[in-house]
Amino acid sequence: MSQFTILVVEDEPAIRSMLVMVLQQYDFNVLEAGDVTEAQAILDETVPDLILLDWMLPRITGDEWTRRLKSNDSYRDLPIILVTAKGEEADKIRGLDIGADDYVTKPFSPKELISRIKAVLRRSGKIHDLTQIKFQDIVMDTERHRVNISDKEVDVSPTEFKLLSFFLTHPDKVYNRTQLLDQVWGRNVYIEERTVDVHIRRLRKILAKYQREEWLQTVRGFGYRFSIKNS
Amino acid sequence: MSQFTILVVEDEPAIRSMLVMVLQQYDFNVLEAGDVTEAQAILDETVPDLILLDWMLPRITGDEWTRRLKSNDSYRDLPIILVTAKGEEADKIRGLDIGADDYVTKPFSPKELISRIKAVLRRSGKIHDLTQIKFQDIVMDTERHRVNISDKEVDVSPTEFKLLSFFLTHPDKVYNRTQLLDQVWGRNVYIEERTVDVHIRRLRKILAKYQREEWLQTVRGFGYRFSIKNS
DNA sequence: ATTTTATATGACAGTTTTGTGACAATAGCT
DNA sequence: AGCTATTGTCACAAAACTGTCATATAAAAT
Repeated sequence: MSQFTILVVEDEPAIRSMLVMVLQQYDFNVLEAGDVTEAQAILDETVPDLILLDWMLPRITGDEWTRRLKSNDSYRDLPIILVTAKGEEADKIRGLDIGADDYVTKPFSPKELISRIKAVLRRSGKIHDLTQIKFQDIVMDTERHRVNISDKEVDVSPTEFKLLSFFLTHPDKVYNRTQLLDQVWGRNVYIEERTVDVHIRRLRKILAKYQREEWLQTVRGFGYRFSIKNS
Repeated sequence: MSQFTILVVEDEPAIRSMLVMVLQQYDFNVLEAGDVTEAQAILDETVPDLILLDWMLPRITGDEWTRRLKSNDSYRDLPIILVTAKGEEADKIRGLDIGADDYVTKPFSPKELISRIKAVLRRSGKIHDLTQIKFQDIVMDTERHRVNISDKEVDVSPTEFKLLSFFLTHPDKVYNRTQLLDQVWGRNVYIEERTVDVHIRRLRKILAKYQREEWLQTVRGFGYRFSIKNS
């Protein structure tokens, strides 16, 4: 699952770190925000694959922010799961047309949380098949841990595997080095930005064997993009 | 039987632990869930070989869930055995076209339960011959605890036997050390992860005598995989 | 055309992961 | 009890992978 990034917006530190721990346990990349302002700042940087949002936040309630996000074109397709306290809130929310994609009620088990996340990701089309990632004639099977390019088995290292699967699941968009480090390596690693170049290079070398080199493009000044079309 | 995993969905703790005990007695791997939500969460994680489902569950009845599962492509072939209270329910169920593969009526003897499970597994094609596991020209006889590779008798230790039978019944997929410990050694043992390496090594040594070494593959950073090699 | 800035690339050394032999503890058997 | 096969662990070896640097190229800016 390491190709997915989740933004956790939760003001209560204890709960937040619990959430983060669970998500990391399941190999998600996690971004954290304590309030909506922080969350917005992160969104300007990196777009996650899903937001896990506490319904009760200081200053602005989760559903207000949800509404705002959902009315913004660039975030319309960003799935949001609301985290609500049990009981009375749940009922209100159920009735509200706030545009969230799902909600979980505290307390919940890690497994429940994960399965809802997977369900939402699947529903939103980010996961077609949990174990298979396809892009043109490149097929990655996360369960069997195999990469095939036009039906030929390709040998890749762990990092190359993660990087490629990230690109395949996030095609056409440009990512800068920081974003790639965050999403592929994880948020709390300190690694030289230029290291990304080297891994791009390595991936290109592999792709080149199958004449797919030009799919991994350099966007000078901005980063890299995986895409069949060239600008 | 250690190659089969059964998911038990039952809300009554006493009955559930009884079921679990019986199944473990007969060397099944058991997953437990107290309700449908938990069960769903488990399904997202691991797909069992069979579901043992209480017909009466809180919130949603077993047969409703059965219907839902059976209408989902990825679970259509997952056999389900309903556990029902005696008498009146059984008749209703018999008439219902709920898609379950069989049902047992409480109270039942362990032997009855096991034989129904075996019957369903056999019928669903998961077992051809309960005592035999075949993979290419490797044949394991679980009853006599014997292994043959291209008709030659092979001497293996108990652990090697379990490990090999696990791989033969779960080919192609990559398992990490923890998963292998869970599945082959059991869930609540505390054993060093690296011990798995050593057993892999021992198994490879045996396989090497028959030029089958390359079927047991290392997937660096992720675990091991049993698969006929393709380049 | 020259300078400046950004990216590509090869080499390499440190680190991480896996392979392997040895050994002592244990379990099973007679 | 005595014997043997098995098993978990460890220490070290081997291999694979990764991050960084230095240098080469390429693209913009002046």
